[in-house]
Amino acid sequence: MELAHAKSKYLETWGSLATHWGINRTMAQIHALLLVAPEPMSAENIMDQLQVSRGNTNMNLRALIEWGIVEKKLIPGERREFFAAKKDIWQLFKQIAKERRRREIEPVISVLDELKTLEDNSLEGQEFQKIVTEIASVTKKLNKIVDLAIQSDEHWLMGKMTDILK
Amino acid sequence: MELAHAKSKYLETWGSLATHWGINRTMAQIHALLLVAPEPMSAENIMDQLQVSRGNTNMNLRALIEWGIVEKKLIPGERREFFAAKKDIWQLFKQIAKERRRREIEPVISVLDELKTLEDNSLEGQEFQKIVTEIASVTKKLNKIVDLAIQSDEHWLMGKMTDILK
DNA sequence: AACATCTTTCAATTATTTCTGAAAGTTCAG
DNA sequence: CTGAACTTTCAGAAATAATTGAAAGATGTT
Repeated sequence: MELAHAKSKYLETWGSLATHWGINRTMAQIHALLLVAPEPMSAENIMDQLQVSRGNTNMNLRALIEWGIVEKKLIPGERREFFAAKKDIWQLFKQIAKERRRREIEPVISVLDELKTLEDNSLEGQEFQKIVTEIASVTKKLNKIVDLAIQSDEHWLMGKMTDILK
Repeated sequence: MELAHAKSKYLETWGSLATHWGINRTMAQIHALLLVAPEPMSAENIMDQLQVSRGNTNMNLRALIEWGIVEKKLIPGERREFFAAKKDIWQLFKQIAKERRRREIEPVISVLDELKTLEDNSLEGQEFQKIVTEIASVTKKLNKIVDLAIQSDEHWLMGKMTDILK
């Protein structure tokens, strides 16, 4: 397989994975493109390679920067901006986990904790409260697991896992 | 807060979380509804409570059964079918992780492994190969972490985590 | 075999999300 | 200050995803 073909398969695969996880295709593809770019890229260049509009490119680049996984790079003597993805993959996954947790999981935990305070003695009310309490409890436990992973160095964590399984 | 209000807040929160994770609102809400239902529910009943069509209800119920997180319950003497969510929340998260991994992550790993075989000595080709290899490697490591969680009993895992952090 | 009850399917519709591109905004060199 | 080079915004258009509802398919009952 030659590079061009491999690259387009990679971009396509990544884009379609993203849509299954609530991320838009273009954002995923811009990020994927920057990940394998040996040099920072200009917006113009990204537009060309992915065949998307200037507006779309700009908006998604900003979103990627918001997520903390892409950086602006100023190149001396150049007027326009260049962009590069942070290339540490373990760090990348940790950053995504961190942000999704902050944006999506933590607000849900707040709501659940609020709902636990319900007072209602009907059968349905009791079942409701029981399940909500349990969802909150398990969610918090998963949160802890993610925490451990987020704070860990890759090698340390894998080592510990091997220990556990012995 | 009274039950009806709490329940609708719960359904709404859960539905909106789901859409951020690539799951449609109705599917999430049907599941959420069944989770807090003290008894199995009929399709009719679900339609009423969520105000969705028969077709939609049927399709999403089938999808939930496919995911292995909802079951058909036959009630003696009743002609129609009833549905109930499996209520073990830890098991629920494990099942979701298992299915998403099988459906979405594993195919991506296959593609990445295929792309690693690229032979191209250009700078771009080398960078491409390096990053793809690293993505594959980190993805597999995360896979192992998920594996550990999937195979674990909740209490055992939390105990081990506490040990690790000591 | 005709009917009643319940389930499934799927083409058409509706809702939601994403994308475009032109206009407005910014920055800076001359 | 002016204009060229670049970036941002956002209303409308296009693409995608979800939903409806009526018809067809099951399944049992009399």
